[in-house]
Amino acid sequence: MRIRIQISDSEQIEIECDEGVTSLQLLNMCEQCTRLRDKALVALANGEPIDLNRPITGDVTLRFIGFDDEVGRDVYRHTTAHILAHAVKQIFPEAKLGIGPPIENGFYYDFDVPKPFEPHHIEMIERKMRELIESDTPIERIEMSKHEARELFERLGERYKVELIDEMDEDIVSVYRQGEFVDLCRGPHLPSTGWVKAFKLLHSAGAYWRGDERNPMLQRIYGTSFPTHEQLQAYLNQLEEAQKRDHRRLGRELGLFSVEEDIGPGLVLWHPKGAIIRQLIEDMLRVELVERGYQFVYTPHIAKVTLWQTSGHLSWYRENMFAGIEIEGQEYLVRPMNCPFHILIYKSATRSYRDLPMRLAEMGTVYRYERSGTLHGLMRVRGLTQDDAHIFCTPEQVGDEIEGLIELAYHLLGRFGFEQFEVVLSVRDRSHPEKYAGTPEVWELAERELERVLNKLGIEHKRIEGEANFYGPKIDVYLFDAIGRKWQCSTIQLDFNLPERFDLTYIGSDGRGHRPVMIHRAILGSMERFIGILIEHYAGAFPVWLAPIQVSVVPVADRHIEYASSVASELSKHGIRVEVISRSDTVSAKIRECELRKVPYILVCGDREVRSGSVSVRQRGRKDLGEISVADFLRMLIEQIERKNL
RNA sequence: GCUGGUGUAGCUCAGCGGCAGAGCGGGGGAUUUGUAAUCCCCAGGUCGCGGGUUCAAAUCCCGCCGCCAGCUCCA
Repeated sequence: MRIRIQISDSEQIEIECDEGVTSLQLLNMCEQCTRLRDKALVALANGEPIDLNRPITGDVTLRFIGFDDEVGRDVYRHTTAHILAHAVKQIFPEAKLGIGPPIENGFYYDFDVPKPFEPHHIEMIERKMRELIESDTPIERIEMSKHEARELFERLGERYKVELIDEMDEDIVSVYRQGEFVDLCRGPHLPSTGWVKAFKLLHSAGAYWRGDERNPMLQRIYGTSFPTHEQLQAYLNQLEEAQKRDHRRLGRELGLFSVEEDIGPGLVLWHPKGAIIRQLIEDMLRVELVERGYQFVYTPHIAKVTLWQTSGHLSWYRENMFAGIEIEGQEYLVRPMNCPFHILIYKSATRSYRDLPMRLAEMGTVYRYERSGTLHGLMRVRGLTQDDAHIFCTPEQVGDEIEGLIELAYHLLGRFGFEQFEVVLSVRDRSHPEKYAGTPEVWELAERELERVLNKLGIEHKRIEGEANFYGPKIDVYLFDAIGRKWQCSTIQLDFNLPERFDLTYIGSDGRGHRPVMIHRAILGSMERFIGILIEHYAGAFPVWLAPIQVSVVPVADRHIEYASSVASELSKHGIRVEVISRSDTVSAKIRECELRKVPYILVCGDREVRSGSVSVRQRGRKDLGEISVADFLRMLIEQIERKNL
């Protein structure tokens, strides 16, 4: 039997060996593999991941995968999840196993237990896991017929596993065993429990079996694992860092916004400092959009029930709408979307092809009933303002419009320092044409155009079949923040349904009526979520153009307050948001306060500065940058603000 | 919405059947300070809301509301 081993991208070796040899043995046998040996967690046999201790039965090309690869990480954590389940079964033999997959930064395992886990249980389980790891129990793959596996798990009383087996198509299934613990599992796994070097259980919470709330609730334990304690610690530190950036905490500390019990969950109060940030962003947006041919409109927040019947929202969005209000025998509903209003503006006159594309924009405040458990600070609310717009255009114009929109999204998000994106194109499920509004021809054209534009712009994207809205395909843009977390942001959605329902037309060059295509789009998404993301992205330290207070002037002693005030009023005359810290305290204390409030510039004024008409500049998070004249500082500051420097 | 946790001063939290506390923040005073906390004094509470148990409830029980984590969903 001949085995080729890919040592690196450019280096390959071939060895002749007996059937039944394992990848692990090969690693130990050949000298060239020394470098691979330390990091290998799993082998890829002709691209298929297999256990290192699984016997190889035919000619094959092997690659070895470590923790630096997603596949390797998944195997490592999947095995940790099995160790978790093993420990839980030892402590709670009556626990029934759910599923236990690896996830983005760790793993979880679901258990059906009579009582939810408590913190001291989690510690007990961790201790037991450590024992299992120390025992270095071999992990063994066993293949058996579906029937045998069913009997095995039936006997063990593992009803969830039996349910999974019953739904499998394969005749042969695999089971992994470590000591007395067995689990239905596709694998692969590490060769033995001792391979797991550093892990931590993070928390537990309820989760429905298969994510369906009609099913019983299982108890899920989350954890993570790494090859070294240092890596684990680094990850834990990162979690802590994320917590420090929590926009709910920073929003309160910096006085940006609040959500009050007396008003209602998910309804945001923008305090003066948060409102300034929002206003500056909206102002920028207005300028950019007007430059690109958008026209701003204002529309009401409620409309008669009949409008929502015509738009169809009543039949497909009702569960997200607030209950109606009755006025003079007419029922009005609070709007969950702005589109019908913009449509009626479009419809208010006969439109010619010369009017298209028509781009109507609005900072549109909408209200959506979101289930209470889903609300989260600014990220998920019930009252939100979208940077919404609706573009009415001919089918032929769709491509150009989409191109403009994607460029706009990259441009605008880039101004806030977002550079890494993930783009998802959602198209229809071709096997169920009856689920969709609009003709197959117009879908075909639109999907082709979206794909073409993305390729033209060289934008890497995922294409997901069947994820389109019933009314049209869409492009969603996700962004990654400063610490690598992914957020949904821009959405660009084609709509073939509403133009139909509202019977929208334009007069073409042929003098006849035609149906326009409508594009719904939001670039920042909603002001609430976007600013929530920004708070976390900047960790509350907004760039100077957005900072609610741009400059704090710190007098060294009380006798310098007058000079400090004159500096402040000079800056203020030029539109700078400035404050004087006039309370009598040490310079250090005053500086500390400014730093905690994340003010970008601190100007210290004492005898020296008064004498020379200057200020000593301290930039946020850095030390003293030295003395500079007020005029020079102002010039530099204004330039930074105008350029919207980050 | 569901499961679990949780709710005490503006914030972070202690108190867990027997007089409502601390630190920070706030106000006042002293100090006059040179780059992340000067000192002293003071005010601040329907212990989330409603009901119950008890001689006595922040504390125990029940219901409701909010918040947190997760499931589900999404701008």
